[in-house]
Amino acid sequence: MATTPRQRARERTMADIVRIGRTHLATDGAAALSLRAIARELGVVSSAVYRYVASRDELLTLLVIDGYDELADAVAGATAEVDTDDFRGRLIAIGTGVRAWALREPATYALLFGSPVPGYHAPAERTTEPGTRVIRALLEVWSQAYAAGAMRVAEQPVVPSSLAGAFAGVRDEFGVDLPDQVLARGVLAWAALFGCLSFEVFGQYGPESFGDPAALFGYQLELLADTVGLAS
Amino acid sequence: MATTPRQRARERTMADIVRIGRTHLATDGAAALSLRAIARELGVVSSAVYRYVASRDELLTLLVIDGYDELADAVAGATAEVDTDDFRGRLIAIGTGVRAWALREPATYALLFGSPVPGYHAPAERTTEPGTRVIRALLEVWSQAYAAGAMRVAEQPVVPSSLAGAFAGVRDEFGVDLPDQVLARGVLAWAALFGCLSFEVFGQYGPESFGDPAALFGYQLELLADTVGLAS
DNA sequence: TGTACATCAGTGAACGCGCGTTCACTGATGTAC
DNA sequence: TGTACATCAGTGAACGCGCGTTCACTGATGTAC
Repeated sequence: MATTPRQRARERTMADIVRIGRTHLATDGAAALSLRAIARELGVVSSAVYRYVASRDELLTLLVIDGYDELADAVAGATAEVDTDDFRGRLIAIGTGVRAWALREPATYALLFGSPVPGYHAPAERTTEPGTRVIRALLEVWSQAYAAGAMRVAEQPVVPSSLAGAFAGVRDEFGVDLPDQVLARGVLAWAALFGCLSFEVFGQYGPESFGDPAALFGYQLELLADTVGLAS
Repeated sequence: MATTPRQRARERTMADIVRIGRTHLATDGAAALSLRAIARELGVVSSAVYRYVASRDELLTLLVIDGYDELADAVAGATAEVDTDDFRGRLIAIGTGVRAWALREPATYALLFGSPVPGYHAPAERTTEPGTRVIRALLEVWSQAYAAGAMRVAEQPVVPSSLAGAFAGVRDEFGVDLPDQVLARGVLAWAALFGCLSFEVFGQYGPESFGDPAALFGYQLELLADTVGLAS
């Protein structure tokens, strides 16, 4: 594959734009993300960035995709060292992997999991795939654990029948074979995981926070592993 | 207390400013909240709002306080009709009350529980009291349930000892007498509750969402009540 | 009850700054023959 | 290998818009005597 200097320069500039965009996200937030400011930092006149990015919204989309991919890569890296049979360990590795990334990249975390950016709508056809990689990883652990008989299936509380259709859709879309009872608990664990992280990253635990946030989060992950039914 | 027409006009204008600010929050987000736009809508020259509000940050603080108070009032209203002895019912009423308010006021919900507003720091001495009213209500239910012997205290998973100091601080600050095991599970329930709501309000469950979000949330509350140890 | 003075809501102009996006253009790089 | 043409990165000016905040001011409202 012959790449010309021009092509390589373009790729480098493109990566620079995303990188600079990320730092601006951290200092000013998504709503204040500005193509002019990026151009300035890139050392280029403001109109020049339009050679690379069609609009401000397009840049946001690039940052969203980049963020989801980086998060999912971090999660994949964190789980790689865990025994495939250690389902609980894999779940906890996913959780701590998400947390490590979120604390490293709080601004991107806020872009992905915080308040929606007013006036911006992520194009589903480009963001859904990277955006589902974490829940996909969770579902994989759960379905393998279930298949291996390492998952307790609780009958209480009863899963509302009005959710049956949605869960059938999940089984279909993600190719997993989990009963509604597990999926329903899985949805809670998923939302709760990010709830704990949002509280920590956004400072919702209060100004003093908790003395040892890593330990608190570890404890929370154990509880969530219990809730979802993973044997310890 | 003699109120002059001028005083009453001031109060009305003040309330108008907060009300208009709220609608702008909904359409443009906190980062784009603008005193000039509010002045315009108030039918007044832009500098006039400085008679009421010292700065943009001050307006944000007013909106934060107003939001916390409205949320807490909604929660108080939702729990008022539940039997004092029905601890689980009270927990569920708090949860559904928060949810109803969050869905009614998603923009204010985002201001309080979403990404922090870049460059803005809420003054703790004014926002802490209203901001802790919901967790206070939860703690009240749990401590009354515990005192009534209606709370299961689980020994597993073991609460990390590094959190003992923080939990002692909670007991002290909120005047509750709950063991660490209950407090630790309570913190998860608290964070998970808002995690579920953020996922729903911010559309994180994906474009199709779940067919019956109210039923999903009700199920999640049951799980959280179990997790925290409330008898059913 | 009437008057003098103090308070304060609102005006209008100004300062200095930022933004997204378009457009005609220059000049370097890449490609087809 | 050399030349003619096409591609494309970056320029600079412009359009039209928004913002927060300050300041000297007018005129109505409130208060003390």
